[in-house]
Amino acid sequence: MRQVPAKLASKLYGAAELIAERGLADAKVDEIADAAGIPKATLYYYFTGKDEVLAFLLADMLGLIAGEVGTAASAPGSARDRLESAVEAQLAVMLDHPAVCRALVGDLGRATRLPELAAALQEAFHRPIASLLAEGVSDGTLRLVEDPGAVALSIFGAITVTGLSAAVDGSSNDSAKDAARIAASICDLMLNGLATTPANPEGDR
Amino acid sequence: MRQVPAKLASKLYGAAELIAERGLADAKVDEIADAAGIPKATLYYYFTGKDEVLAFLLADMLGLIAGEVGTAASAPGSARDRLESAVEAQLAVMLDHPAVCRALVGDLGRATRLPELAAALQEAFHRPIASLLAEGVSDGTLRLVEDPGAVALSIFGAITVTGLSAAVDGSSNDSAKDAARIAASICDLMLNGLATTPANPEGDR
DNA sequence: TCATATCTTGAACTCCCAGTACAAACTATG
DNA sequence: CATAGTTTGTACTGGGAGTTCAAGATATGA
Repeated sequence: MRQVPAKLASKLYGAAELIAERGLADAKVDEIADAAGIPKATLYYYFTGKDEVLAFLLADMLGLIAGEVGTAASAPGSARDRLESAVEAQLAVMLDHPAVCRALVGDLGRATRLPELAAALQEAFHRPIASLLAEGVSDGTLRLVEDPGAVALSIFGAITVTGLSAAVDGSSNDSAKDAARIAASICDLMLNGLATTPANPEGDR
Repeated sequence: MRQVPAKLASKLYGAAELIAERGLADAKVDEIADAAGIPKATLYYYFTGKDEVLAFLLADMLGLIAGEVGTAASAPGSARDRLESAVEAQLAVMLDHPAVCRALVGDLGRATRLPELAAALQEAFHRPIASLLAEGVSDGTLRLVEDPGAVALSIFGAITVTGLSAAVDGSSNDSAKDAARIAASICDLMLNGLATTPANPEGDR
C-alpha cells in the first residue's frame, strides 16, 4: 500500500456508507470508486484491491482512537478520571464514524488478519488502560485487580460492542452527547459494579 | 435455506477452521465443501451459497449460546450467582467452538445483516440478562442500575470480546477451565467494580 | 527552460470462480 | 411398486476483480 495522500484518504470515507450497507463482497470496485469520487484506476494505483481500502480505513480509525485515548489517558488528573475520559474518547470517535464502524465489523476479516488486529489492539489500548489501572492503584483511586490485562480487555469489549450497537442502530443528531451518556453508563458499571455486598477479600470463588 | 439435517450440520463445523483461517472471500466453495466432507452440489442443494453456510453456523451458535445462557439464568439460586453462571456459560460455548467464532467475526456481514443480528441478540441475551438484573434487585443480591439495557449490553460486550480474543489467540487444552478463569475475572469486574470509594449516591457526575 | 520522475486516468482485456442447470442414481415411505 | 424427495457428478456461463498499457498531467530540481 502506497503512502495515501490526505485528500484521497478523506474521500475514501465517502465509500464507508456503501460498504457498510451492502458489504464488501457485494459492493463492486467501480461502485466504491464512484462513492469515493475517485477513478477506479486511481484506486488501484494506491491499493491492491478493495480489501486494502478497508484495511486503510481500519488503520486510520485505530490511529484516531489510539490518539484520543492516549491523550485522555496521559492528561492530568486522577487515574480514575482519566479512565473515564478514555472511555468517552473511544466512544466519541466511534460515534463520529458510524459507517466506518459498521463497514469494519461487517468485513473485519478482509481488513486485517485477526491475530494482527489483536496484537495492534493490545498495543494501542490494553496497554494504556492497563497502565492506567496501575496508576490508579498508586494514586488510590482504583483498586488492585488480579489480572489487569483481562480487565482492560473487558473494558475495551464493553466500549466497543456498545459503540458498535449505537453505530448500527443509527443515531441521534448529537453524537458527542450520546458518547457522554453511554460512557457514563459504562463507567458506572466498571467503577461501582453491580454487587450489593462488598467484595469478599478472600476472593470471589 | 432448507431444513438442514443434523448430520450435515455437524459436518459444516468441519469447514469452520478453513473459513476462519482464510476468510470467506478467499475460501472457494469447492474447498469449503471438501473441508466439510460433502459434495458441492449437495451444499448448493441446501444453501444458496457460502454466505448461507456461515449464516447457518451463526444461527446454530446463537441457538446454542441462548440455550445455555437461558438455562443458567433460570436455574435456582440468587440472581447474582445465576449471572455468574450465565457469563461462564456463554464463554464455555465460545471456547468450545473457537474456529466458528473466528470465522464469524471475520465475515460477520456475510452471515447476517447487522441490524438483524442486533435484534436477535437483544432477544437472546440482553433481555435475559436484563431480567436477571431486575431479579437481583428484588432478591437483594444486585444493586439497581439506571439503564439495565445498557448494562446488559456492556456485559455482553465484555464477554464476547474477551471470548473472541481467547478464540483468536488459540487455546490451551482445557477450554472449560479457561472459560471458568475468564468468567471469574469478568464477574469480579462487573460485580465489584474498580472504584476504591463507594458509589456516590447522587450519581457519578 | 528542459528533463525526469511520479501521479492520474481511461479503456480494453483476461481469467477465475460463484452459482446454475440438469440428469442419473439413490432412498424413503406409504 | 410408485411417487416424492434427496444426493451427487459434470458441464456450463456470466460477472466482476484485478491487470495492462499508454497518454496526459503535475511536480521536482538542475
